[in-house]
Amino acid sequence: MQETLDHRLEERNIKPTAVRLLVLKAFMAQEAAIGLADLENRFDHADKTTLYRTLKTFEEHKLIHSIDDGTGALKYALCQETCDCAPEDLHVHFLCTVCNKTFCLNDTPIPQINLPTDFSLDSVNMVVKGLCSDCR
Amino acid sequence: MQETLDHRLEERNIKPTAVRLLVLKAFMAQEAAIGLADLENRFDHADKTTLYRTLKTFEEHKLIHSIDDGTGALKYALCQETCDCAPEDLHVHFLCTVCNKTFCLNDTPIPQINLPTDFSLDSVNMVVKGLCSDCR
DNA sequence: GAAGCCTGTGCAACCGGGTTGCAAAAGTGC
DNA sequence: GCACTTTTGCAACCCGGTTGCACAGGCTTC
Ligand SMILES: [Mn+2]
Ligand SMILES: [Mn+2]
Ligand SMILES: [Zn+2]
Ligand SMILES: [Zn+2]
Repeated sequence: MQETLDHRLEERNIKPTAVRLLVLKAFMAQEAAIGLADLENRFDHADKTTLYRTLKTFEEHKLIHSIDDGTGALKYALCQETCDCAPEDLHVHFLCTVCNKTFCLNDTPIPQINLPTDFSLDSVNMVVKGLCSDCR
Repeated sequence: MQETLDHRLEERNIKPTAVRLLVLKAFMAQEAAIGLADLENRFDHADKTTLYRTLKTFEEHKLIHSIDDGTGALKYALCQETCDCAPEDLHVHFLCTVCNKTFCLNDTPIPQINLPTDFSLDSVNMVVKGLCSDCR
C-alpha cells in the first residue's frame, strides 16, 4: 500500500513527504472529489497553507485536477494514470444536490456543441447537478 | 426609451427606482454579461450594496440570470422576454479568454448527455471558453 | 399636514475561500 | 558538521459576496 502511494508520487515527480502521502491516501480512499476544507477537517493537525500547497503541487504535476462545481469552493480529484490534463482528458463532473459530493464522470466525454460563427472553442467546463446513486 | 425601461421592470413586477433604471439601462446597452464590480465602476456614486441588492431583486424577478463562468466573480445577463428560468431556458455560456467578456449563447441549447445508471439529472452548467468574434 | 408605515438606499462591518510573505524546520549533498 | 534547497507553519492579507442597522423618501391614514 505504502508502495503504491510512493510509486504514484514518483510517477509524477513529486517527492514523498509525510503530508503528501497522507493527502494522497485521502484521495485514494474515496471516490468523491475533495476540497481544501475537507482536508483541513480530516487532518486537524496539519496546516491549511501546507495542505493548500500540497494540492497545488499535486495539480501542477497532474496527479489531481481541480473541479469548479459552482459551490464556491474548489474541489480536486485524482487524475487517471494515463491523464495528461489535455483537452481529450476533459470530462463531465457531477454534483449531487443532496450530499454535495462531486464526482468525475470519466466515461462521459463532453459533447460537441455548435458555436456561433466567429467564436472559436478552447475548453469546456460542464457540471451536471442531480442525485447521485446513494441519494436517489 | 424611458418607456421601454419602465415597462420592462413592470413586466416583472419591479418598482422602477432611479438606481434600478440605471442598472437596467446598463444591461440593455451591452451584450456581454455584467458583474457587480462592473456596475460599481460604471456608477461610482452608487453604493455597492445597493447595486448588489438591485441585482438580487432583478434575479428574483427573473429579469436577469446569474452566470458562474469560473472567473471567480458572478456575472449577470438579461433574461429573454419569454424566459421563466426553467430548465428549457438553460443555455450555454461563453467566456472569451482574451477580453474576459461572457455571453449567453441563447441559440445553443445544452446537449444531452448520458449519465451513469443510478444518477438522475437536475440541471446543467456549461461554460465554453475560447475567443469571441471581436478577439479572434 | 402630522403620524405612521413600508421600501429602498448607504455605510460599516463581517464572512469564507483562497493566497502570500516570511521565518523555522527538515532534508540533501559535500 | 556545514551550506544549500525544499517543505512546513503561522499570520496576515485579498477579493467577492453578504448582513445589520440606521436613515431617507414615498405613500397611507386619519
Ligand atoms: Mn474530473
Ligand atoms: Mn445566459
Ligand atoms: Zn448524493
Ligand atoms: Zn473577446
